[in-house]
This record gives sequence, structure tokens and C-alpha cells, in this order.
Amino acid sequence: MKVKELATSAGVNPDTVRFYTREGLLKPSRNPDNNYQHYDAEDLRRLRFARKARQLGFSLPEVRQILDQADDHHSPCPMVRDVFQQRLAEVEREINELQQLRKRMKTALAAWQDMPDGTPDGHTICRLIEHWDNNAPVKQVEE
Amino acid sequence: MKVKELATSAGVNPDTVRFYTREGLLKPSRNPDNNYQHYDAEDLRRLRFARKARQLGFSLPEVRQILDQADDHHSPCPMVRDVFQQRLAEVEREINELQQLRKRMKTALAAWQDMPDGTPDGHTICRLIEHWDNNAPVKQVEE
DNA sequence: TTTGACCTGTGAGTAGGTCACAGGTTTTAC
DNA sequence: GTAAAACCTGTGACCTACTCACAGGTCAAA
Repeated sequence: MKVKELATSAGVNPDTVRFYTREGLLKPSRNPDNNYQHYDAEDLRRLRFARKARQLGFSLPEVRQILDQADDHHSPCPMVRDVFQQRLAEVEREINELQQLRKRMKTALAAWQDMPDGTPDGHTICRLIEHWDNNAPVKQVEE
Repeated sequence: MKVKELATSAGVNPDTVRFYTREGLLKPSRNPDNNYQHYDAEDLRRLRFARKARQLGFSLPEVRQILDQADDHHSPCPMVRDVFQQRLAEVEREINELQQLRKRMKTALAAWQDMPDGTPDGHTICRLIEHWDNNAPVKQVEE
């Protein structure tokens, strides 16, 4: 298979195939005649796997790690279970943050109902925002 | 005020101050003696405003636009209200997406409970992921 | 034979900063 | 008075996970 065939089979952009190849997730051989990449069924499996893992929230380095482990005939599953738990916790944290944000935004919108627009006067730029009380858990810049 | 003073006053990284200055959100004057930037109380107001707006979900270009409008003595509030509504809708979309993802992840975790790890055999890399059906009807995960 | 579709590698762009580096200035300490 | 620490400057790279643009090479159909 050439790049576009593989890409089409997996439903991704050809540039993504090239990118994954550069990143070492796919390991095609070369046609010495024309220097084209040659992908086989194994590459398609890897690509499909990678896309699925990405949808589940694994990062590219994590996906590569899983594939490398599988290449060494070690079961990547324990790692998968582990990273997956962490990702789930992260997703839930993100959801909480966004829900907090939504709450604050709705509160702000309600409060703005009754506020006039006003013109910048050198002390205030937009009182809508400046008077918005930020009592929410601010995402800390950790460490 | 010099860079670090301003940064400390607003609780941000000095590099963020330099970045915002490069981006035109802050407009300090120069000390011709040593070529240092000089920030005043107005800059501190702008910086604090910018951070607040960022927390509310405004993009940097949007923040700049608001500040520029304020510089022209136009009230940026109508624009703020408008962009804010859009941002709220976006946040809600993000929340929905993440909730979907969480559901899928929880479903996968539950399904994995009873699956053995297995070793890569040339046909499968990690059956946990490969046997996860992306389009499976998301089953009630109680919350 | 020409056209169009594909291939190649490289480099830039996305958002919002953060960090590193090299060299100049100012402040602090002794 | 001087040396070191702390700060300033601009520039450029780095982070994610791709996507797109570009210039030049290859190949199949009309």
C-alpha cells in the first residue's frame, strides 16, 4: 500500500500517515525503485490501533510506547489499564473545571443583564468583566 | 514599574508580560537610558483585565480587540456580551464532548474488568483497545 | 505526450505561553 | 570599590497533534 491507500483505509489524512511514520509509529519499507514508502496490513492495524487509542485519550508518546512494547512481545495491557485510569481522572477533572466555568459564566451573564455598557474612562475598561467576581478555583500553575 | 514588578503584582510569569507586550496588549514606555520597559498603573489594569478575560474564555486576539476598543473610547461591552455568549455555547459543547468521552471510557473500563491481558500475537496489539467498539451504544453509566 | 494524481522531504502554522541563551544593566553585599 | 546576584533586553526554540504549502520527482490514463 502507498500512503494514500493506507490513509483512505484508515480514514485519516495522508499527512497524518506521513506524520506517524516520521514519529516512528508506522514502520513501512521502501521501494528502492522510486523511493516510495510501502505499507502492509500490519501498518494498517497499527494505524487503526493508534487512532482508536487517540480517541480514548492516549497521547502520541503513549501510543508509541504501547506499540513498542507490543513489538517486543510484551503485553502492553497493564500499562494501558494504568494510563487509562489516569486519563479518566483527568477527563473528569476537565469536566469539573468546565462546569465551574460554565457556572461562573452564567452567573456573570445574569449579573450583566442589569448593567449599563459604559465608556472606558481611564479607570475601567469593561466593567462587565472587571466586576465579574472570580471566586472560582483558579487553575493553578503548579510547582 | 519594571517587568518583574508588574508580573509579580498581577501574579503572572515575567515572560507572560513580555509576551503580552510583544503582542500589543501592553504598551509600556521606554527608559532611554537603559532601554528598559516602563509600565504604569494603566498597564497593570490592562494586564489584570487581560488575565480575567482569559479566565472567562476570551482568546488573546479577542482581549486585544477589547483593549483596543477601549483605547478608542468606545465601549467594548456590546462586543464583550456577544463574544461571551459564543464562548458560553462553546464551553457547553466542550462539556458535552468530554462527557461523551467519559461515558465511553467508563464503558471500556467496565468491559475490561473481565478481559485477560494477552500477549501481542501479530494479529492483535492490545485487545483492550482493539476490542473497544467506538460506536457501541453508550450504556448507562450511573452518576 | 501531456495532464493529473500521486509521491518525496522540509518547513511553517496553529494557541498561549514558557524556557533558554547571550549579552547589557542595576542592585546588593562585603 | 568591586564582584556577584538579580534583573533587563531580544530572539528563537519548544510544547500538542496534526495540517497545509511548496518544490520537485514518479506514474497511469487519455
